[in-house]
Amino acid sequence: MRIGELARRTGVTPRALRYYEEQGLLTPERRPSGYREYGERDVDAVHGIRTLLAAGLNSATIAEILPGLPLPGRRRPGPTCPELLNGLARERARITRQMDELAAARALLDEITGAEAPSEAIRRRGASGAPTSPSPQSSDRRLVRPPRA
Amino acid sequence: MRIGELARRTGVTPRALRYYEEQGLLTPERRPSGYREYGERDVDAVHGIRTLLAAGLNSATIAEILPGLPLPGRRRPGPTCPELLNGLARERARITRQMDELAAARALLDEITGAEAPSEAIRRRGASGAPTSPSPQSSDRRLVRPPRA
DNA sequence: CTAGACCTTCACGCCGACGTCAGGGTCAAG
DNA sequence: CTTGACCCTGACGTCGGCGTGAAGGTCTAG
Repeated sequence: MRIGELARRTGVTPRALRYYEEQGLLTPERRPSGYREYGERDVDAVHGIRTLLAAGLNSATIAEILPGLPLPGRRRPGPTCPELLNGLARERARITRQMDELAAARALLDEITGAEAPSEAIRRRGASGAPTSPSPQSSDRRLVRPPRA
Repeated sequence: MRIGELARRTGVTPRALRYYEEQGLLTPERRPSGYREYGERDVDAVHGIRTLLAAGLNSATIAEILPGLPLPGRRRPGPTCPELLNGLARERARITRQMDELAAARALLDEITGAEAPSEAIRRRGASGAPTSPSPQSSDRRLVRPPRA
């Protein structure tokens, strides 16, 4: 398909798609006329790109991990590069921190609007320090903890 | 206290603190010399500002809701302005969406690195569409739903 | 009195993911 | 052939939360 169709099917502007190519995130074929020709897999790829961009990863980082992205249900190609995995772990940690910050901000908004958290939330905050929210427990539900960076 | 001390106590640069004032987020007193003089409450205010900024609210929005922020444990001054509450509800929704996006991105990273979610996660993803993750349940644990915007 | 730490107000720089022209090809339908 | 929808490659603009000087007052210890 050409860029316009991919744009419609992904909800991303053609400009953005060209930008992704410029950044090495997509590498469409070219027709003799110079027109870009995209495949079906690019639809999934674009969705993945948008997801990661929305999470705050920059295009350079995404470019590194995209080769493992297509994910049409195939086996993991293996532990990829070791230092890459390290970087991914940091990104993951970053995302988790960001989720916690968002949760804190949301709780703050709820406090302002008077809409307290689920039922048991008549608690006061200490003058300063930890928010003392109802079990502020990290948003990371994962069991296996990453190696101490 | 002067700007330097507030900066040290909050971990925010003096430049940022001046910027906050410029944006109407802080309104410190002034000494005859022109030096800014901050109060204790400004420490909490700055923390609140940083929390909200980190959640993606812009300074203009924060400026609107900050009057209700100091939160030294005092009673809610009331439902504030009605259209303001509406805006806050939208911000809250935005934050919740952002949390969901982060969760999706994190799951994607886990998929790439091979680290699947808690135990039961040998599921495949459909060719396209919903991620079919283990109960992707919205990050919003609140009981009372906001009015249908 | 003087050094030096701290403060003041401009005012330009930055970054990243695009938006938005400008100027010009491609291509299928009529 | 012409129209109109689509595509191409530059290349500059944007936006927000500051960073980073520059040029100059303030204040306190010695």
